[in-house]
Amino acid sequence: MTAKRANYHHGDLRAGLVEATRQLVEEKGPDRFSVSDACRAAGVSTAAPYRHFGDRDEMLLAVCSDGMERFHALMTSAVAGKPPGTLEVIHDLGMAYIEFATSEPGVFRLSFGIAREHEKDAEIIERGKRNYAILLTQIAAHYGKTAIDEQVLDRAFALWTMVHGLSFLLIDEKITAMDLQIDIEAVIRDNTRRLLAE
Amino acid sequence: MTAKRANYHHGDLRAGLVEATRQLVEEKGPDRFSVSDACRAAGVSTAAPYRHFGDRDEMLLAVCSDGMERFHALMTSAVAGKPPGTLEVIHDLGMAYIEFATSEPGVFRLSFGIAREHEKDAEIIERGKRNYAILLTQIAAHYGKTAIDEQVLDRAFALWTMVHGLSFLLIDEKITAMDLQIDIEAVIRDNTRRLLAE
DNA sequence: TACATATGTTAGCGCCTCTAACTTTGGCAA
DNA sequence: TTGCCAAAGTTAGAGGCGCTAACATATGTA
Repeated sequence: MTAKRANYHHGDLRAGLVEATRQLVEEKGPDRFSVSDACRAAGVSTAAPYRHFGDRDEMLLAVCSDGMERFHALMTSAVAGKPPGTLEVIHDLGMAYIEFATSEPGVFRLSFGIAREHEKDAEIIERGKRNYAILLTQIAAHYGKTAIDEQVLDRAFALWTMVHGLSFLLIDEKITAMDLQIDIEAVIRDNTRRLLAE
Repeated sequence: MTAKRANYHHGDLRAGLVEATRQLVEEKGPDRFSVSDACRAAGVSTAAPYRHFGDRDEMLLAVCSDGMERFHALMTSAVAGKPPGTLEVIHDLGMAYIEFATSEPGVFRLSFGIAREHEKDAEIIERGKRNYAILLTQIAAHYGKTAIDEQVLDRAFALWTMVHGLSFLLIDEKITAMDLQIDIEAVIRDNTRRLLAE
């Protein structure tokens, strides 16, 4: 798999390593990932990454940040061109969450799971808040409000816990392990309705 | 920390290693844990564990299995002596889940998170099902049923996703990272009521 | 009491992360 | 155009880890 390279310099090794890391994180999981593997994939020596990243964790952080950008695009397109605040669009936001979690479980774990130092990274937090704001806006619209009040915050958080939990149960294969038959769309639809009711 | 030992033989090294592993998993997280660290804590050579465990993962599996036993005790005592099926007892079950997750986040991650080969371990699966059965029983009672029908399965699963998601948001510090003010008891109480309604 | 077995040790292989010191190269100033 | 500097590669190696093979010691049973 070691990509041979004509030039001494790579061109854009940083991006190459982020992509290699992303792939490996999906293949082996965030903990099984090794810097050496990423180097082999990118066709450079094992010392090369340290010109671009402080350490292994910083490589994962870059993949995480990258992933949150893709997730933002997913959420944005989930609400695009739809009447705001409807149960349908809120359902679609939930499905976008699940979609991201199941299509990129490794990156999802990095972005929404394990609290490394990620939580202290300003960029990551900002992206998280921006993504959450999309949900808050839709919930406010659902109740015909313009401001984010207590009810909006509460219900948004309830929906978040639900899709977050469902995502992890799915990617950790708890559902199959427990022999449960789950219709994801139905779960999200029914529980969204119940959590927003009254 | 290296516990010196008078005898050549340890006495009960297996248990000693499980306990050392559990502690390290809490201190450093399941991925940062190292067999060497556990050996130092138990005061044995780094080759000793392999008389009791096949590999590193098996040590973690033992900690996981152990943890599920404690979790079972927690759930059992949460329902003990209370009228079955009430919102209160179901709320208490949810709180027990959160309690376990937040008091033993490392073990919680092992038991309810990352799908290693754990999902294929018969004992782990059996303990998981036994714990889930406690919830199913209470939900059935809530609806005045004796059998576990579709509605019971659906609502139990909804509650599971909720407390599971809340647990991860808590231990991964997403709530503080997003500057949210959450009253855990209230979240569980309100959402339990909503998810069980109608 | 002797010995088989369980359970420990030491030595060491191969892999990993990360650093120090060296090399190549592209871009810019003279 | 050329010469030099900084950026971005390389090799070598220290120190740690997981795990195995070979050896050592204690324990329980014939």
